[in-house]
Amino acid sequence: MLDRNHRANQRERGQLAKTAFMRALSPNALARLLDGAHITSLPARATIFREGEPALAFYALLSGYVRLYRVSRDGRQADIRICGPGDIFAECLIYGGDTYRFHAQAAENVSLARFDMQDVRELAEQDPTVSKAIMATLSDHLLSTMDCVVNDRLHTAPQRVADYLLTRCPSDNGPASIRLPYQKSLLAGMLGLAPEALSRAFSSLRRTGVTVRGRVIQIGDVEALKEI
Amino acid sequence: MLDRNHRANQRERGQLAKTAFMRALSPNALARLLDGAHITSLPARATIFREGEPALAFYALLSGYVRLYRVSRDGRQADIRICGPGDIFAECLIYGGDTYRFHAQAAENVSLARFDMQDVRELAEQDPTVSKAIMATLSDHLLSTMDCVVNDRLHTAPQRVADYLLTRCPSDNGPASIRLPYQKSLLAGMLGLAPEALSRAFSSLRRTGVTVRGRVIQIGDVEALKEI
DNA sequence: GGCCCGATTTGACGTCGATCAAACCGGGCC
DNA sequence: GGCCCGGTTTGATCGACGTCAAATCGGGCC
Repeated sequence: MLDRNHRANQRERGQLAKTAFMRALSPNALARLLDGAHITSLPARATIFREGEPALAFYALLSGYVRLYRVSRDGRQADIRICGPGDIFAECLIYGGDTYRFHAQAAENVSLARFDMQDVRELAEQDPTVSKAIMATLSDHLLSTMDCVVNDRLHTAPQRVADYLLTRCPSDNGPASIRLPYQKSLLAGMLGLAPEALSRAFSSLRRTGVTVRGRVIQIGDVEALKEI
Repeated sequence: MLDRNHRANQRERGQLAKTAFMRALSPNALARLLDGAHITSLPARATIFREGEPALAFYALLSGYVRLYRVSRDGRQADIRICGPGDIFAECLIYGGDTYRFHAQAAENVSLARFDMQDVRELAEQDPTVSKAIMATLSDHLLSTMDCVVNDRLHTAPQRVADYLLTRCPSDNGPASIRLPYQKSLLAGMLGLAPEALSRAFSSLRRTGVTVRGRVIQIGDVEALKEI
């Protein structure tokens, strides 16, 4: 694959304009933001940035998944967030400090848009729809990170998995089927589990009517899952 | 104690103006914000708001400590954040939803200022120093909540306690002494531990030169703590 | 359709921290 | 200074999850 690194073309601009972050921007702000976007493709496992590097840009994900994580002194890793298509990340540094506070790594082939923080700071200064979008995104991330803390502290592995399945479940009751959009090891990291623990959690959910075959998960009875 | 609930007087306005959130506001925005502040005193253990209630206001803490927490179906509680004097909380709902997502409870006698969300939304619309302050506060809370997730996932109880002590340690090396500003059970909740586990963590730090007497903690050698 | 390699599962084990109960302490009060 | 009570510590036990190693699976590729 050739190394792509270019300004956003029409298709990419359209894709970006539909994200939660940009949907509510004024036409003028949106255009200026997109004019500054740089598109890059990266292969699986590529590093996007490292903890401690100067934070010059934040990113929007067009396709693929990205892992935000930190590494302990003894080399163990803990995921902070998994980003999917349409997500933006490292936006907490627009007004939150000048170095990245975690590593960002492509979990698979990804395509992403890069935005200069300083440019966006100036844009936010001039256009309130930009600051509103930033505030909404920050609030959203803060709330879901709080959820993450509570989940870790309150729920066991099977409960966290059941929770996860319920949040992606289209229907409210009866049987359902879900296809994981990524590897199970990535899901394990999201839930703060070792891959083995995720596997065991799935197998303990068998008695509740959950069947796993590869990336496809069958739920016998959604109501029953809520009881876990 | 008589139930106080009044508009901010001169002393309280001065106190609020010094908080991280309000320090950088334009004089006009600051004045308008303070004009809308309502001061309340509450006794220890009082509920400030409950999860699920309509989120009409956010708060700034003048004195005392406040616990933000959620309760699981079986009644166990998990703290999300402990707020101290000068902190603001529930600001994530200014642009993040219309019901509170957790409970807020006074951990001891507190005095706090209440701000109407809708008023502040309008203020932010008109004055960019307000939205900047909100973004900075949200970023800050997001980053520290991410730290919390990582700490929970990567560190053992003694490591979390050592971390905590180091963040409040005035000096970088040699001996030091710290007085906890609140009960140990509150600290335990902050760190995601049962009180018993905190106690055991302290006693396991004795071999690293940490001595505990009531709320006073003596650190023999700060450098040594960093090695934990 | 079969092969192959990396991802996942399973098994065995150790450690950490939650829980319950009982002993202890310290700080506010008289 | 002594008393009391809520907060803290200690002890014993247990369940949950991490880790390492080995077996197995599944999905992409020819």
